[in-house]
Amino acid sequence: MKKELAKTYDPKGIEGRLYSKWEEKKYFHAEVDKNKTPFTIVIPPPNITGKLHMGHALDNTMQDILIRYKRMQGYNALWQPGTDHASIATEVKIIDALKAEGIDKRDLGREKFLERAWQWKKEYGGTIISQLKKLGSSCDWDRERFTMDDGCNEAVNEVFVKMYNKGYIYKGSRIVNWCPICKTSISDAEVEYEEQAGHLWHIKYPVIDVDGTVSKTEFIEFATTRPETMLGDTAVAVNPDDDRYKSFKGKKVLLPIVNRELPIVEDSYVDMEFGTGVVKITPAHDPNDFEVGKRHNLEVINILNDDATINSNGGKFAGMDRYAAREAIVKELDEMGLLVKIEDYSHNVGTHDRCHTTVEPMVKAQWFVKMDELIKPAVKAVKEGEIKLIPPRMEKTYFNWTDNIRDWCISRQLWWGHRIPAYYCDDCGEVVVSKEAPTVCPKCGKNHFTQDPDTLDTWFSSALWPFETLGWPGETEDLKYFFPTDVLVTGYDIIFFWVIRMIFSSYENMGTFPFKTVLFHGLVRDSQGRKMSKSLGNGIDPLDIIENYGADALRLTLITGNAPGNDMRFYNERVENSRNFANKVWNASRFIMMNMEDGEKSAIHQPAPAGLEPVDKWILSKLNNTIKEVTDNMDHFELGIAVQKVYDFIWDEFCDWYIEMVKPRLYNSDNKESHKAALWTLQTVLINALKLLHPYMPFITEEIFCTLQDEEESIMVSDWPVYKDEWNFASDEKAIETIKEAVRGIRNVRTQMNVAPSRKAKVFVVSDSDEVLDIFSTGKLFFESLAYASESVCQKNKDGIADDAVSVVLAEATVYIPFSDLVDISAEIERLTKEQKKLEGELKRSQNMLSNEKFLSKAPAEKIAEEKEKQQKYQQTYDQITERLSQLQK
RNA sequence: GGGGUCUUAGCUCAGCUGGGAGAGCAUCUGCCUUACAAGCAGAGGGUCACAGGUUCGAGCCCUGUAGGCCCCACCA
Repeated sequence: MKKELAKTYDPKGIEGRLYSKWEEKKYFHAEVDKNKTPFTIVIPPPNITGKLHMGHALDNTMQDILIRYKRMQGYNALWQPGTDHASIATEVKIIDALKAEGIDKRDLGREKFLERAWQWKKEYGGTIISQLKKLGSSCDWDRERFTMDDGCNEAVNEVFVKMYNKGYIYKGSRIVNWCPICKTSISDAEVEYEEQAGHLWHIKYPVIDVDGTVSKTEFIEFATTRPETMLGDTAVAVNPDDDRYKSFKGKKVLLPIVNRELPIVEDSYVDMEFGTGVVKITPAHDPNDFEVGKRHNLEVINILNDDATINSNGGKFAGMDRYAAREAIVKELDEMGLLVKIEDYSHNVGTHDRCHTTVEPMVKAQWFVKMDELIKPAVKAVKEGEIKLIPPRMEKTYFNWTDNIRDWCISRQLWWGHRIPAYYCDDCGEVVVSKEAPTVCPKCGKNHFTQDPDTLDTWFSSALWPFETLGWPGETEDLKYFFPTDVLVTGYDIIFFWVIRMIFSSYENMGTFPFKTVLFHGLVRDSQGRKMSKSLGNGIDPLDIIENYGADALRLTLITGNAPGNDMRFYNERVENSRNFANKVWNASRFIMMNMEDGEKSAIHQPAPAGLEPVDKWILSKLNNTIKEVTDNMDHFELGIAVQKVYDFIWDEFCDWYIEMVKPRLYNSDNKESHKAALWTLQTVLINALKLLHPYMPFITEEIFCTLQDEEESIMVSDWPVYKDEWNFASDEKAIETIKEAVRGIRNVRTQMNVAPSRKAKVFVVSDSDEVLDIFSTGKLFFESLAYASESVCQKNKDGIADDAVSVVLAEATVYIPFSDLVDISAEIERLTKEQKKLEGELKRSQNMLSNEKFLSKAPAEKIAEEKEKQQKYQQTYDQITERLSQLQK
């Protein structure tokens, strides 16, 4: 039966079937094999709450390209998949679901809540995985992990206990960012600053004289953006160098409403230039004030509950929301005559990156990771190139963070997550940190303990991802073999959250780097360059694109023209172009198969037939160079450049030229040798091109590959093409390029002269070189099939050519097309003069260079040779045009 | 305040270690040529933001200027 493909490419009918086949055949699965070199990528684990978005699509397309490429190259390629528990994001989802049922989290209790959460994970956690499969991701699903599975849990406990014992993890009362909606502390990295229009309230506090009387005339004035925090004021501060306030030294002020006496302290933190040069100090609710408070031994008065309502320290304002209290306090100060003025003021406000609630700095007992020592090897690794960041400019962002690193707040007041392995003795309060719950208190000998209720920051477990997924803390064979991993592919937006933390965690726990290279990509934006977001409603769903255009088209769109670390815009016209390319590949393949005999298998496993013609050698040589360049680009992670070369090779060279050039040989089976050689070359080039394309467009290449070979064997486990010396046909390549140039010239002239394609014409090629004439006589056929020639004649002189024939002037030869009835000699002269002028410019540039002593003495020899060759070609063409012009002008 | 980055054809972007400016889309012209009209052939369109500098040679390296974007810090 003749192999057949449908007339247009229909991805829907193919993708699901092929993916199932790959999974059944276990092509994605990797096992330890000492005879092969491993190549490992760990997936950035998507949140179980997640739905595939364009960022995932790009991230995973890049990983899949690298993995498929290396797998074909014979590496033992492992793409380790899994998902992240995403503590806050998931907990919020569960809480919302409960709320819909009228259930409050706290009423349900921790245990029941966690049951619900696991149930939810079971039900919806797999969504993102099935979506990744639609994209074609060749992850080893047998190894799928979850950041809260038993193994990861063990890893987290191991690290926590170890780092606690080394003093790297500690518990302390410090000022942290508090989210009043999520009711948990968050790390600095999770705070997003937003510019908000607010006010600057100018307030004055009465001064208390040394004798203790409250002055009626003397006030100290300052400005604040958060007047309600006055309830927690424990001082006002001025700069020690500020002469304006010298007389206030040693005095106090009376905090209105609260009636607390506050010292006036001197601290260089105060900027004399800003406002009145006075700052109210609220150590419990401002990070800077907290530091000032420490320096001056000030009392820390927390005035807020966890939901940001005022607590009992706020006296009559207790129970009010922070903003309601703000209004009430301002009103009361105004009534007391202590409100000086209100100014509009726009400033940056810290918000929680998950819920965008304004965070409230609060002093809380939390767990921290001490960073100063831990970060050192992570800095060194990048500085010394042990870990390479692509693009290299990301190093600056990296160091910007490491150089200003602060301790990492890792405890969260959430239930969904890794519970902190710290236990408090109910009797004496002793803290015991251990993997297992302790039975006897080492201090008092009693045996009742309560575990710390808090859980760990999600990123604490994902920081261990590259090694915990391979079996750590077990000393597994997988770990020894696949770790350290090779490449991490991720967006630059999580360099602080994740990349840095993985690096220092790996040095600390594994004693080595987690990956050799980090390949960063940018954000996928909408057609107007805006970030895709739910609130804007401008998100494009990758699954819709797959549905309408196919996964291959989506992948190609995401990777073409995309440079590492750069953002990109996504719009349908680009996808359409990708889809069109898929169709092009499809139809070229269909054409080749139509020309194969019934039941004939692809001949590529057979040696090259004897009858290879110059054009066959030309395309093989082109293919050979493409293989070399594409491989080199991919080795340097230049995926966008690599795929562009494959695209150009397939569309421009193979389809538009080679296929057109061999058609006559295919249609004419008289010359069996020639026919055979053409078909062999078509198949060979196609198969190799498909292989080059496979990492980018896995589905279509697989379908064609299998149909063409009439085999089940997959392209994804075939060998990556390598450069072959026997396909290096430099002279044939050059010859065909000359013919192409002539064909293009003829087409060009004909279009310019408005000659209908139906009107064929005789073509004369004139050259005084036998060699050149030889080239053109072997290419005679091409003038007929590609350049509308009725016949072509190669000769040394101009015998039989009308004087007014149209001419196409090349360096090696001149092509004449006699259209005596059409030719307007003056127009012809004009056309040639224009060309001549263009050449003059080139010639001049070339001659200037070659007559420049400094160029000749300093430029590399090959550049000089190259330039000389160019100059010679220009000169030849120029001379021929000059000659032709003089004939015409006679 | 510190750092990064961008400014290349009408639009969106490539341009890898400095050596004759590219792609896709859009525009114009001609073609339903038996793989593909989701196609074929041809054309037009760029002082590579601006000003200096290094170099035999700069879109690419250095300095400055203008404008855009991003990250970090967070002066109440």
